[in-house]
Amino acid sequence: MDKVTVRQLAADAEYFADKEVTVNGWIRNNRDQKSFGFIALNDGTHFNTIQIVYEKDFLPYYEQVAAMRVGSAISATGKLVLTPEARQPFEIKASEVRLEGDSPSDYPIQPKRHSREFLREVAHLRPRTNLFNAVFRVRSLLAFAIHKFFQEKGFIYLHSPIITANDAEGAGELFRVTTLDPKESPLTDNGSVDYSSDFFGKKTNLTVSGQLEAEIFALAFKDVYTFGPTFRAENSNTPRHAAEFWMIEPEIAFADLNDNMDLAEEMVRYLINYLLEEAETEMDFFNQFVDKGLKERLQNIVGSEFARISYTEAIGKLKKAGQKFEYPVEWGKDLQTEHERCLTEKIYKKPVFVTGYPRDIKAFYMRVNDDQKTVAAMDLLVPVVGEIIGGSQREERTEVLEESMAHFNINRDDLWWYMELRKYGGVKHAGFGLGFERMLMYLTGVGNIRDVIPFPRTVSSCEF
RNA sequence: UCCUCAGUAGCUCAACGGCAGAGCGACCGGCUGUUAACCGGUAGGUUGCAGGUUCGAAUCCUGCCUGGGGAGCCA
Repeated sequence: MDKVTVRQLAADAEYFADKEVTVNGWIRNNRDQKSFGFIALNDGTHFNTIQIVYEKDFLPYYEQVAAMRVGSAISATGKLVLTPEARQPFEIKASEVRLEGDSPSDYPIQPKRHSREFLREVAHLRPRTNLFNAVFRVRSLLAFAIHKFFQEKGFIYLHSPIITANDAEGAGELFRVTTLDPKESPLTDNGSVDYSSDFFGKKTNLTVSGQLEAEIFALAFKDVYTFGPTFRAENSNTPRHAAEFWMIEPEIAFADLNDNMDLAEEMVRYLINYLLEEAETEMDFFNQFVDKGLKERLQNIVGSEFARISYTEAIGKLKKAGQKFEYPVEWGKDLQTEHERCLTEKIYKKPVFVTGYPRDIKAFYMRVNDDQKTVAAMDLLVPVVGEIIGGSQREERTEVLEESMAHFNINRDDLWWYMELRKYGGVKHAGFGLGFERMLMYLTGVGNIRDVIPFPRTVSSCEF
């Protein structure tokens, strides 16, 4: 009696046909009748459950099996029978069913529909549901696909630091990292906290981006990427924001904004293809129960070029769109969510790169265009989710960078090493940040970031 | 942080100033192939918390807490 997984059985049912096998898993549903019953068992290795058929004539302890409850862990042994005419391709005729771990009748995950909100409160049990089984398997596959994509292209994977002392980037509110006692922190003469006696001898925080470090490596390895956790202490209360999320940040040297967009587009297309191939069962499930048009939309994307327009063009198109906006469309102001949705969902109906934003609404490190008013920035906007990628060509000209830093009130002494990158063999380079969870939302159709993170951390919420 | 909606049985909701209900789930029973089965029955409640108005509050008012959605910030 070989221990097998449902994944193994699904991969080669013919081979296992009529052989005795043992599977271990958790009961999703148990229906008994007078002299036989059916257990739907999920062993975690496959989205689908396997049906265990048990009969009174073969099991002296039939009533005990019939009484096994949803959520219980069991071990079932029996002959694998191919059932091509039934809804499931095969099932197990049980010769033995052993209870490994009981589950009382107050088990919260019952065979019925549950709301996402409720399941968030039982995040320790929700991985045992169809939706979260699919989401987290796809999450794992997507992470792998990202590494595969970049590794195949020869990119170096950089572990950028999680704890950092630079807060010069202005990408958001920071989580402080300290070993000082909050009640008895040492103070300086002017009454502020004296960080020189803190663990690192200076003020430190959790990273909001690995970009600046990625630039260092890009100017040594040419093509690099980071993929790690990122922390923002923003008081954001939306379905698209979390305090802890994962980000992918490629950085490429000897490259400009167009190379950057080419890379982003190739990557998105690669990831979609990968999931459509490697997670067919899960993608079908999302398409059927989460977002009806998902697969068609993704397949369209694979087959068509992304739109690429300048910010200035976008403003023009929006003005001519004939749609009433709550916030007026005006050159110089950032695009509002409603504007982005109009572009992706109404005008283009596909992902759109918007480039050349006004300098004042973007970051200091972005390369200033010849018009002096705009920078070589690019955002990739997708329907529903909105911005999933933000990137730019970096300012490689020392004088211009210094001027920008002054303009944005950034202390260049803190970023002395960043300046030296320009001084020693500086070259044009570019990169972008991809929100891993936002990509996951886009690819699964799941509308809330809290449902694609195993244990989400959001404002006033850090359970599990 | 702002705006908005909601909180009633394990879950999803109804009752909207006058006896707290349904569906699903659970439990018990029935059913010879079920597919989140089907049929019959049983149990299950401090109506988020604190105060107020009223003869009477799940229902109206105030505050707080929690959750959803929208906006901003962004990925």
